[in-house]
Amino acid sequence: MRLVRISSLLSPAMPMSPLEELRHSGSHILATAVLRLFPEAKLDIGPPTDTGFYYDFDLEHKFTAEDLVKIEAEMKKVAEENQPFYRKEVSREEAAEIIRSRGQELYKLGRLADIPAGEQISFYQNGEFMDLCAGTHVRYSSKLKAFKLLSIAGAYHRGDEKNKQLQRIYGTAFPTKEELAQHLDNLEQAKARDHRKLGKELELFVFDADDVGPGLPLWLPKGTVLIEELEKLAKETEFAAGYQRVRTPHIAREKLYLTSGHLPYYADSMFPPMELKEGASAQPEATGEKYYLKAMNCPHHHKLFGALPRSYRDLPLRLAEYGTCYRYEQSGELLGLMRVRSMQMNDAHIYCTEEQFAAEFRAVNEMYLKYFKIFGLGKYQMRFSTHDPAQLGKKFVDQPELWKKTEDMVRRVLVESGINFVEVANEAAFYGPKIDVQVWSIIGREFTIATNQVDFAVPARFGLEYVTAENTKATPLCIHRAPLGTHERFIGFLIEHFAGDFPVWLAPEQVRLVPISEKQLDYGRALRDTLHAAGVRVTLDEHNDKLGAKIRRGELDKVPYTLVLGGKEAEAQAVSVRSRAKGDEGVQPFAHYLERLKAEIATRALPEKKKT
RNA sequence: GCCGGCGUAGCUCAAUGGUAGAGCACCUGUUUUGUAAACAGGCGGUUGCGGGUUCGAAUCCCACCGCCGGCUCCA
Repeated sequence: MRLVRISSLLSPAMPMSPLEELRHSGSHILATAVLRLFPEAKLDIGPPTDTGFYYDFDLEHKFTAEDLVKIEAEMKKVAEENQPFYRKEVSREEAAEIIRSRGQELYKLGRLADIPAGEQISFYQNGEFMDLCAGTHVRYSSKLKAFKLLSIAGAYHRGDEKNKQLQRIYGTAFPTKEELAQHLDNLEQAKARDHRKLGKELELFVFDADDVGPGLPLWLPKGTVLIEELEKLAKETEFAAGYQRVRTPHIAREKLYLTSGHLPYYADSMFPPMELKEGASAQPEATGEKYYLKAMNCPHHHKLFGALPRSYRDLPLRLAEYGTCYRYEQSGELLGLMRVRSMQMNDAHIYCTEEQFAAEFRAVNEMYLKYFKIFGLGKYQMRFSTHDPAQLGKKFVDQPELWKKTEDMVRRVLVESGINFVEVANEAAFYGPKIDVQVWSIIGREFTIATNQVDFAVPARFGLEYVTAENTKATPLCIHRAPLGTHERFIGFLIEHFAGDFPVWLAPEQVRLVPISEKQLDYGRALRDTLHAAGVRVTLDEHNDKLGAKIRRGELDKVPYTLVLGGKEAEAQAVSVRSRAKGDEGVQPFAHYLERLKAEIATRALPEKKKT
């Protein structure tokens, strides 16, 4: 066995950043402490993460919140013991022997087997603890000064739900106590932006899991404004881009999804079928025919393409519909508006020739970027998902040449458009490659906010054809695209993105009129009627309260503009403008304010940075 | 779906086996208000649902439903 001091290492297998090293060592120190308190615990793995670290344990005893406190205290002791970390490079046989001697063969031997032949196998040791580990680590356990254990969670061994579920302890660590405190404070503040909390406070939507059902949001009037403004934007944008709107029912016969090929792939995430029983009184002719709630709009749209004879002159044909779809998501996966069971897709299907594909695909990507600019959305990641040849015929349709061809086309468009993207294998749709746009919710969870997919398989299954210029028949390619994803998720995301401080064009209530006393009520009513007639969403605060209380209500309701109306203003046909961004802006003529407001709405201006 | 935690008034939370309570919101009255909370009174709960233990259950036990933190999955 070769024993090396860390300081003398020239090139550890996978050098980590100093922060990753600290957190990685945090997870080893966590395991050290757990084994002291629960020697029978079996270890799996404990890597650093973007925000901290975790370690997975298999243990009969269920960790409790009190255990976390004790473990954290023990970790503190380990840190204070100032244990040096040692790296030991060993042979495969020696490694297995070490694992057995420590009674950790249950998971560690499997982890050892994962290490490819020829790669250096190493252990890291601190104090009495030793773990199979590529490294790297801090030099002394005392480096771990600012850390905190955060939560206990179940996690499947190797992330596979067929495997045993282990207990995962999450924690975080920072170089300094100040940074840790800042991080914990950020977590607290993130909770205030959580769309579930704001949705309730701002009266945007509700869930009634008992009577309506889990994952089925009910939109209150204020939330409905958000959806409809979003749709208005989408309709304008798509009209300009040559899309045509269509409408299709929410249900369809089983046959439609057998034709599309969705049922074998998606049956589990569809609501169970409605079955019309033979002899049922209302439907005497029914003979066990099944109807499904639609989980996607494409089969219906394919039917619309096929409904009329199509020529190459009709292409590209762009059919748009914000159709409501229903997916039976597993109960544990529901999350506010981000993951629901009824959703409106910002959907359209573009049927085109191979020659037209690049331009169409590119135009769709540009539409994404245009939307993201309007919303000031800067932090996202484009993910290009391709197929895995090993899964052909299982997860992906078995047409290897078409996969290659379309994936090459997509990659070329992305590169030519200069779009930054990451490529991930084995994540494509079953009918073709796709581009997803990933964003992160305020609580750090990753979501696909938009998607753009190529379909080279399903149009053929529907027998879709067009007549070419040479008077032959050809099958169109189909682009499925939803730049605003589903309106539920997009709005959930926007609520967090803006922290409820929506741009004026989106704000459910754009202007709040606040008379100082009863004496200005008539003036207030007149302004309200004028603004309303101008298409502005306005309310008049008629409560019998002091001005401060009314202002406060306006702030809490996150209304962009509060107009204070006193005697002077009524006299001069003026308003005292208080904006959410700048606070008290002083008195100005009402006509002047109205013009400014209309312009701000018409240009869909982003909110100005809020003063602190 | 799985592991763990939690379900009390519209909201935020008290009440650890002995009469369910507070603040805010809402309604009424007084006050007539100048840029983030005037004062007083009133309304409001079979403690998620169903069983069980007990003289007695919000509280203890069981099952179900839901929510939350993760895992898995996904727009």
